[in-house]
Amino acid sequence: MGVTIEDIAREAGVSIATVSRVINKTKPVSAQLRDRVYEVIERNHFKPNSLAQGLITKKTNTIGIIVPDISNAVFGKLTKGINSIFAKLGYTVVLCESQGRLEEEIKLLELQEEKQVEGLLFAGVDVNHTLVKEMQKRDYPVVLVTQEASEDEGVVHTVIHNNEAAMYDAVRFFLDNGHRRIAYLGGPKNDYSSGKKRLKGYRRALEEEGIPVNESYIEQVEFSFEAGYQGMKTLYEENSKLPTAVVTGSDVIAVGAMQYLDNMRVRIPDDISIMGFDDSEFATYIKPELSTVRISYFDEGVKAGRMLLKLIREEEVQPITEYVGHKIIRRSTTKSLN
Amino acid sequence: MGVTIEDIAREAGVSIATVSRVINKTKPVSAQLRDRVYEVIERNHFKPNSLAQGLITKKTNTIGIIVPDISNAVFGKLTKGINSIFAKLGYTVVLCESQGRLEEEIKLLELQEEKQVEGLLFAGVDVNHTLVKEMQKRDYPVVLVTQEASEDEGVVHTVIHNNEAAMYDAVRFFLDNGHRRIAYLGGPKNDYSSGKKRLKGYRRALEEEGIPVNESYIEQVEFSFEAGYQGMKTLYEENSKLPTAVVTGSDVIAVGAMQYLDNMRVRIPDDISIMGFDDSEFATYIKPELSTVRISYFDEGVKAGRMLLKLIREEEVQPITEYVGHKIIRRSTTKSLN
DNA sequence: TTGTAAGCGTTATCAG
DNA sequence: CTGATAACGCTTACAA
Repeated sequence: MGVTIEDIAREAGVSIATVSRVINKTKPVSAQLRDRVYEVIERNHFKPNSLAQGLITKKTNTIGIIVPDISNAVFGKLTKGINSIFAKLGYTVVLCESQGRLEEEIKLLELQEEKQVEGLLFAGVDVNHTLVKEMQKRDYPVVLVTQEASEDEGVVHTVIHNNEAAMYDAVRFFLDNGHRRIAYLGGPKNDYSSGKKRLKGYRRALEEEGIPVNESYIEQVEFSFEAGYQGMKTLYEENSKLPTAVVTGSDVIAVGAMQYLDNMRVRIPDDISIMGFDDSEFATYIKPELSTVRISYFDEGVKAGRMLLKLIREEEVQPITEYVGHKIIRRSTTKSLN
Repeated sequence: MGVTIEDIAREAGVSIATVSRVINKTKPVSAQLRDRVYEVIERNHFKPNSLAQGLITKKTNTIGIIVPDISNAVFGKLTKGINSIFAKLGYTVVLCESQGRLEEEIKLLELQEEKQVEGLLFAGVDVNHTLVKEMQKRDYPVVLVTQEASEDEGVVHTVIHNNEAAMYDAVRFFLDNGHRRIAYLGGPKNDYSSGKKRLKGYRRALEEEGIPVNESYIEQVEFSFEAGYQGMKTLYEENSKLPTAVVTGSDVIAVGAMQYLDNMRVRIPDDISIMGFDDSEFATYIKPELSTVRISYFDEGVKAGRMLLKLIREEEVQPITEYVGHKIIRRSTTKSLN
């Protein structure tokens, strides 16, 4: 245990410089010495200490990822996408969870700096001015993913799906299918990208169609089954005229809403159509199968990973926002009124 | 960028040793110098390089995790559980995905060693003799989680749910509810813990009850919806006398099986009862709600994390296997025949 | 209480 | 092609 380059050098009867050269193939070494060194390395299971390597080369082959919660399927897929890019390049990932708490996010941003990551993927929740400043203060490039900066548009590298357009398209889908009374059961207000932006898309679609936005058709809740259930309950109880369609902020919210409607003997999609968001694993497991706005978080991770890589290699300069696509998936919870 | 302890020392007019002391509070420093140093540190956003720290102290505050696939909910929850233990202690997690491939697992075991992790949590797939040897070769302690060694029982630290007992209990549940014809639609044969062990529990329960095991009631498939669907199809087509109950290897398999039965107009649970495994998020989203064997992978991560921590602190010596509990959750896919 | 200096395990720069 | 030796940024005896 703890065999070092010096041990190898001594045992092989060469200098540590030579050992280093055979490890890194950085300079020619005679076949004879090379083989001898390799043999000793094998026999002792020698592995170079990457701390020492990183200290001198300034290259750690490490990137960081900060997500609110790794057990959330969205971030699981995202992380997998990111890792798919870096793993094959020999990079390793330092994973941290922030619980979506600002102070924690800042602390982790600093912690990752101490770990000398070469770059960082950051899935924030509300990326306000404070956070943007913190990101810029760092020694390493960071790309924001899954969220965009709420107060400083375009100053920080971002990879995200177009939330406004996605929700716009969802509403547009219902409009095209003859719906006029469309309710919004979306994510929380304090979530800039997945809350505010989507609501904006909802409003825009309605306004473009000349349909006045009915504020009591708007319910903003947490991303959970229970919140979806309660939100639908509010929508149901507080509107004498029910909507014919509901767009939601996530499949989990949608399924909670469906549960409530089922309890109330409201039929889906005959009485009310429901549109989910994300296209979660279970979307096709439930009955009726859930129509939804598909977002590929894996692809988002891949794209963000590629962007970070460019930044690490200094191939990119301007802060830029890149979008990953979305797609309306029609299944069985939506019905045409035409 | 790249401000070092030396820069701070110079600017504060003290020695680097003093700076080190105020950072680590390792030895008393006069209030005057302390404040001066702090001020300079703040102003320059100085963060100690943890590579250099780790190199000299032999303490990296880093642990490794190897899982087959981080987007799989099981490993997401597991990782979250592990991280919940280490994050608050200032430890950081190096996450790697093996795709469940042996060569990759070995490669990552070595890679983590180079990164100087203090310990590792390993979620293998088939932990055979080769892999156990590799684990033991490492400089750091490793605990196996989610799986047990298939060829070397008890030689390596392990945290796992008792797969055999869990499946035994699932079958026992059906037996107690008057079922006699119970089929097994479980995971793949090459998965020691989640495949072989569970099948063993199935057989034991039946044998104890004096019920001869009907081999055509046994189907071993991948952990996927499609495989569950196909497996159920085989069970259905190749048995003139259908089972009254089916125990499955995962909720996903169960839901695939239910889909097939639904297509065949077989009613659940009136014609056939189904028992899932895991208690996935969607178990209560589907209709009827899925009865299942609940495993808390979060708790498993917590327990494994605690064990690794003990090993890192050298408070433990003997390789030991610890089990996390399981629980049969009765919902609506199971019916009593009594 | 403070500073000096010797490492930690590598790579990189020079000579040879 | 090979070997000393000086970094890398930090901690920690050992002195003062």
